[in-house]
Amino acid sequence: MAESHRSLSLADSELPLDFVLSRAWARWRYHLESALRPRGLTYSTWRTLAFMQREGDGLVQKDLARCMGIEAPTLVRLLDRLAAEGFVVRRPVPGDRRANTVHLSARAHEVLKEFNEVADALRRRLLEGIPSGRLADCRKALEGIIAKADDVGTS
Amino acid sequence: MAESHRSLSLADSELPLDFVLSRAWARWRYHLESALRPRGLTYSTWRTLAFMQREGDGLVQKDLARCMGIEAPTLVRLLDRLAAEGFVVRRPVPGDRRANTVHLSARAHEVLKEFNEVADALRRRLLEGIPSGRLADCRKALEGIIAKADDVGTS
DNA sequence: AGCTAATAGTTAGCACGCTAACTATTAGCT
DNA sequence: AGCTAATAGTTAGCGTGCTAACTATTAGCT
Repeated sequence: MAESHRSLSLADSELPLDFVLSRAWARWRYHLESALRPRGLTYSTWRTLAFMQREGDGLVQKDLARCMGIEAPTLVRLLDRLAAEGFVVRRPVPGDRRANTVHLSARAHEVLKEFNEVADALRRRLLEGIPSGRLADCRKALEGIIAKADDVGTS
Repeated sequence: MAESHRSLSLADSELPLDFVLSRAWARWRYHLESALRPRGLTYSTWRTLAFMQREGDGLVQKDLARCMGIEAPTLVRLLDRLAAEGFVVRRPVPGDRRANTVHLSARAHEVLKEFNEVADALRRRLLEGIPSGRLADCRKALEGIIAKADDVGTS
């Protein structure tokens, strides 16, 4: 894995915010992927499990996709992989033969418990030294961006 | 293109910062891609042109990849596409027969000039209403994250 | 000079985001 | 009841990120 991306001649402070945002996320994700790889997961599959855990068992695929902010076909493939590895089970919905609910296996709960700590440690490491007020502002700014970006037809 | 990703039952403020960061960037990128598609570009190809413009003509591929924060093979394919569309030319380096310098075509300069305004308008729209102090803090926090994430062997 | 290391670029292959288009089922309207 | 529209999930295919492994060239050491 590549480790040397110090920014060359480019002065970061000159970059537009979207470029900074993009890079910050890319780097963060890189570290997550590095830590997940030995465990046989990727960031996206782990994130899927994490959302399933957050939202509680028995979500329908459509709702899971929605709260993850991804499209249904993207989720299908993630679940295919997770099911093949025994992390997830799809179960038919009694009232509606089109829909599936998705469920975490015991193994998934174990992996989640273990890796959530790793993810937390990474958070602490990457955010270390940033004043908490600045961090709060950052979060609020990002949430503002998300809110604005989600306003589309509503304008 | 999907437009409805309001966050369902999920309270954004409960999400860890990495998830918020990821979502903010995904949404921003989504709008960029939407605006670029009719012009025959993607975010990544546009970004490549933008970095070439920023850094000045005649960069070697290796340096371009580095300042963009991507791996060399990723850049190769982007340049292949951009060259096929006539946005970019690879030119051999006199002293070193392994290396290429990359150069923007006149057409690329036009497209850049045009689209940079679109990207700017999008920035204004997505950041509208966010206090400038908060925005500055956000940028600083993100730069801090990047700096920490780039410190690896240096720990 | 000549052998070894390192370097620039590339190819191959995987994962994941998207859209478009499809199947199967359900809801709604008359 | 029966036809139409909407919905849940899927498949197919493209673009972009990565790593691993390859070629060709250059640099370095003796």
